[in-house]
Amino acid sequence: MPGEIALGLDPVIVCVVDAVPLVLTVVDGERPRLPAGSFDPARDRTLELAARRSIDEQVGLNVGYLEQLYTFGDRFRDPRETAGGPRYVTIGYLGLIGSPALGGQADVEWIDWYQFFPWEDWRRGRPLVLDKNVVDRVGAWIAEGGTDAGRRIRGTAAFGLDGAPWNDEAVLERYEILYEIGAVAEAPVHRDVLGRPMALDHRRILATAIGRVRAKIKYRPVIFELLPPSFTLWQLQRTVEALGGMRLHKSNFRRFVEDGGLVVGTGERRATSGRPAETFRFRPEVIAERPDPGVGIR
Amino acid sequence: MPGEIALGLDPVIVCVVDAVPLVLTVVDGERPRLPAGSFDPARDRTLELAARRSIDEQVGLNVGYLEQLYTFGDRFRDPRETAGGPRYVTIGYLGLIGSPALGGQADVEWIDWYQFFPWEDWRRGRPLVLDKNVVDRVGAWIAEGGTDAGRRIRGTAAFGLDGAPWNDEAVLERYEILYEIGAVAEAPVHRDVLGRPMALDHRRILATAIGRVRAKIKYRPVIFELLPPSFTLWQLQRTVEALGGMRLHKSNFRRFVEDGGLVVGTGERRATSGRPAETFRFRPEVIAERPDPGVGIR
DNA sequence: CGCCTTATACTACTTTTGAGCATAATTGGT
DNA sequence: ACCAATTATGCTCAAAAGTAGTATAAGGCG
Repeated sequence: MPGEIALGLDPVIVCVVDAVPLVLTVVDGERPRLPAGSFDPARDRTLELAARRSIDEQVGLNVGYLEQLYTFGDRFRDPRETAGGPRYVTIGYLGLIGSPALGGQADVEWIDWYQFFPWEDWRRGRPLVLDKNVVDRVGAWIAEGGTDAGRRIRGTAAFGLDGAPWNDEAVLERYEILYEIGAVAEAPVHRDVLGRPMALDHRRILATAIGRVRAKIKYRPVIFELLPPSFTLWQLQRTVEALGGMRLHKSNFRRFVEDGGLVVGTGERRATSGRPAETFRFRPEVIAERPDPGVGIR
Repeated sequence: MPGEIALGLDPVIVCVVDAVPLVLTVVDGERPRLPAGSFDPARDRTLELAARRSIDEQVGLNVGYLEQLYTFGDRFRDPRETAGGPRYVTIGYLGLIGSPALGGQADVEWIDWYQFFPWEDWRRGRPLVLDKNVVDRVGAWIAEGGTDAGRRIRGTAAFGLDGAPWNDEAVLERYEILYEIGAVAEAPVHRDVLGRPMALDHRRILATAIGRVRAKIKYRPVIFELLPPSFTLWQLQRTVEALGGMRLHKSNFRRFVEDGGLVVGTGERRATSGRPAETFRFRPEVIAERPDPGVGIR
């Protein structure tokens, strides 16, 4: 007779406002947490519907796009776990929403996700925290591994050491290495911690979400879930850059999305502080035309 | 007080023998099923460890590579579910293994996964079943949708209609459309069904696994989990082709993996029925050199 | 030896990507 | 009215990557 399971739902709800990627949190204690819910099989026919209802009940929000991320079930991942009690397993979800309108709960807050992962934002150049606090410690961790080639390759690839390229999608891998070397406050033993901590393993779930969304925008047109129906190309680019934490080449980005058939001009123009910009809308037919219709550009 | 949860584990264990992609099944009834286990929190510290132990106990197999796929929890996905009873939630896993050695259970069987998905194998040209049975029915389903542009784009993209390219990774999407139109035996209402059915929703889980592994080999070097430590380039290519269900251009494939630093020659040669081939081994350093070290080639 | 088979090398061409510069259309100040 | 600043948009060019072949090499076998 297997022990008891408590199945939770942990949604990472993302919105981008003025090139700042925001994640929806509940701040009712020391550390922000995700607006978690629990799955009651008597009420919901599917896990996704349960997640949607839980989000609606918790924060009064109707997310358009929602996808399952990963299921977390390590022992003691939730401090409520006791010797004879249930295991707290939780399913992470990624939700995307176009505007940060909320139901009005007091303790709900949108937070810039780079507060939790300052080393992930390369838009204003290489993050200072890397050379100040990360590179040396990862190097020490590699050296400490001695002949462990796996550890060397892992660390080098994750943090772009020795000239290795930075992989914007390896968010979880980096977080896990930092956890392993005690550089985040969630680790059982830690010092000189980086980034703002979250409750439980929620920063790990957020890392999973960021990695997923960074990968996904490159081959699925999910970026448009975060934008109004019509937008300028600069708005689109800034949103992509916000998620990816990197700058893109303007003309090449335009060429990619326009010639690639991802967007189509509306003919209307919008005032800027310079030449007015044409507005565009997503062109859904591209899904059937290209194998990977996303904004996959370096 | 939420209802009870029974948490299962459904591993899709894959092995490629002579260019045939095999999946490990239990055949003890009408329909093959995955070698499922159940998660007992009292015994296992993590979900992955539970999956590994379950696989070992069920089929006496030690998989090297194992990754979580997706968590399935729809109401009535498991026929054991009753009105007052628990919801049977299960976590799918993908396991890769180099050789089909087994512990010796009688009802365990390796089955060519294209028996379950005959429309996914394009190695000997376009699968006949597509034009015989699929294209018309998907077309009818689209027409039936009337002005529903979503359905048209979805069907066109998934099955490569109207000249759209075939996307080898959209295995689950195709299965789900076939389920929706009643072209698979697992659908509640069906006729003229395609492919061999599996128990419960196991064919859906297998579709998820095939899609995942087809995507994954393009950006992670997981293909080597399915090969011995040293292999010829033709062996490597045939294994990739088996998973992807498509043929690759031989010289270009060689150039890609060799010049790309994914493999390195051992200097040894192996007899073939023609000129002997050099053997190669995986070169792990590539992980730190290239952003997406996989066999991503058309 | 000549022929078959498979491995490996090389070439020509096309497409995509990366980086930079040029021009266009506004606003706001003088 | 004109100029400078600002942002949008268009264009070019070289490098890199991908596509599709053909040519040659090295074995086995009659």
